[in-house]
Amino acid sequence: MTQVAPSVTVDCSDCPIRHRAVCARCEPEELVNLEEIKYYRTYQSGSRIIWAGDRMDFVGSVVSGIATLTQTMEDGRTQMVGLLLPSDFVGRPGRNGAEYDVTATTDVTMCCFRKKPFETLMERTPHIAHRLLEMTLDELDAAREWMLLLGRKTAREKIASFLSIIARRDASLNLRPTKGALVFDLPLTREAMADYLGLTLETVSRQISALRKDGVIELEGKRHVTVPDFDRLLEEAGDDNDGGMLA
Amino acid sequence: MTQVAPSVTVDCSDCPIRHRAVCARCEPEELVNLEEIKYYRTYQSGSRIIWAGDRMDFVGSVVSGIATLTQTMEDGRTQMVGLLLPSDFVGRPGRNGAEYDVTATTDVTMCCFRKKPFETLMERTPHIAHRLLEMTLDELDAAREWMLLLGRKTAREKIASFLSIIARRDASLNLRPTKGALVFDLPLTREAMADYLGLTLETVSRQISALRKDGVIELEGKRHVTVPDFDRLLEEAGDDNDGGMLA
DNA sequence: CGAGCACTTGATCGCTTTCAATAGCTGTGG
DNA sequence: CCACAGCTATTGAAAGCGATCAAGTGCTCG
Repeated sequence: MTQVAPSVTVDCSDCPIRHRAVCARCEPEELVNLEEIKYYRTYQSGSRIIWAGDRMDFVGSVVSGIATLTQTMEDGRTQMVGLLLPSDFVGRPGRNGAEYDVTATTDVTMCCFRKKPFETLMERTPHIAHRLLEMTLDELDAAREWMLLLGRKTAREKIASFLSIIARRDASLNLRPTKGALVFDLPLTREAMADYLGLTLETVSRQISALRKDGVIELEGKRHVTVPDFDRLLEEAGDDNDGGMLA
Repeated sequence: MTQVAPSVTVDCSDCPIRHRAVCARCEPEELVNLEEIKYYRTYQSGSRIIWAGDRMDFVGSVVSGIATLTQTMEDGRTQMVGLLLPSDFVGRPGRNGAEYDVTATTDVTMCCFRKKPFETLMERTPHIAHRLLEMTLDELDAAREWMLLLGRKTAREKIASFLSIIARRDASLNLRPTKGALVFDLPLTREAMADYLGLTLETVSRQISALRKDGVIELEGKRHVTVPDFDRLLEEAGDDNDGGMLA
């Protein structure tokens, strides 16, 4: 199977995603109820966490690692429709079948809940339902931004947008000073980036090279990126960049 | 202003979207609370209901008519990110600013709630919060299907997909017998379809002509469509079509 | 050292866009 | 009633961008 090794169960109050995951709004006494039904599972990099069309018997949160949500057409064309980072929620309460493939792109640890108990718990714990609504609305916003990228941006803009998304996300997780150059690692292969952006892997490679030649980014190895001027990157991404800085 | 004429207030129990909108799960006594804070507004075809970036002072449901959610880049490229039909919800509780432009593409009647009272009512009415979560999850699924279309489908497949979406939606609203040929009207101009599909209006026009020449659809005027063979249309759309018919 | 994999780069192809002209329809005003 | 403006839609020709096909590089691991 895809499962690697049973992890040590962590106390919720020590959990690294305690304040961002679906349980973020829970009171200590509510956490106790979640503790009772939770269990950890780990997946190897590259393994499938969920198969589209399969029965879903659990929902859960990504605790560590990165996973992707993808859709595939009969002839093999695939489109990524979600990039799951620590604290992101997997699965849909109230539905039995999985709609998308979920794949671990690094080793992944999940905090899982059997679906039925989670659903009943959600019904008597508004803090969970409320947080899930909030997270789902955020995901919907992200999906709509993504739709603009897929429908209207050029290959170069797509790459620049992706880099800025990763950079921003990395900065918010690691709380590095955004002073000066941004530095981060690409969490995806060229092929996975292509599936994210609706491009081919060749075009991804070419546009990354082009941005490097033009001095928008610097590369060390294949994955390690330095952004000397973030505003320049945002310009390349075609995003509204006048974000109310001054009055 | 964009507002047309004050509509007569309708009793919730007589409302055409009573069982599909955000109030669908409410008990009669809960409806009373909604009645107290609701008001109707109507908008002329073509008028802007909400401007991206503006303060949102209300949320609400589309009662009749069709509206679009769009995003526009600085240079004018626009991408539709939502198509709002009767019963669809507009606005996001817990956020003050609007993220997208909302435009009426036909005359539209909205059932509105001032945001603050709605939020407090939602807190003590789990039926509303639960229904809103359900609707948001549905929208997220639709957005992800849309992302596959934008990222990976050809122009011809995009048109065929759009037609099948409209056909299906029309069938579910009007409850016509799906027996034999499907007949419906396109709710959007060629340009709006282009913004939906991430194409130019010329390409939309060309592909519609091509599908007509190939007998996949028949056209009467610019908007009235007949689909003689729905399975054929689904093939053209590139969608998984083997939807578990037999064992 | 060779196999396998991720990635890069080159050359060509073709689909969608762009630019442009035209048709059809509706409403307005002489 | 007809002419004309304005809008939506269609169609043609040419251009361009990203896909496809193909070769080669560099790295890791057995």
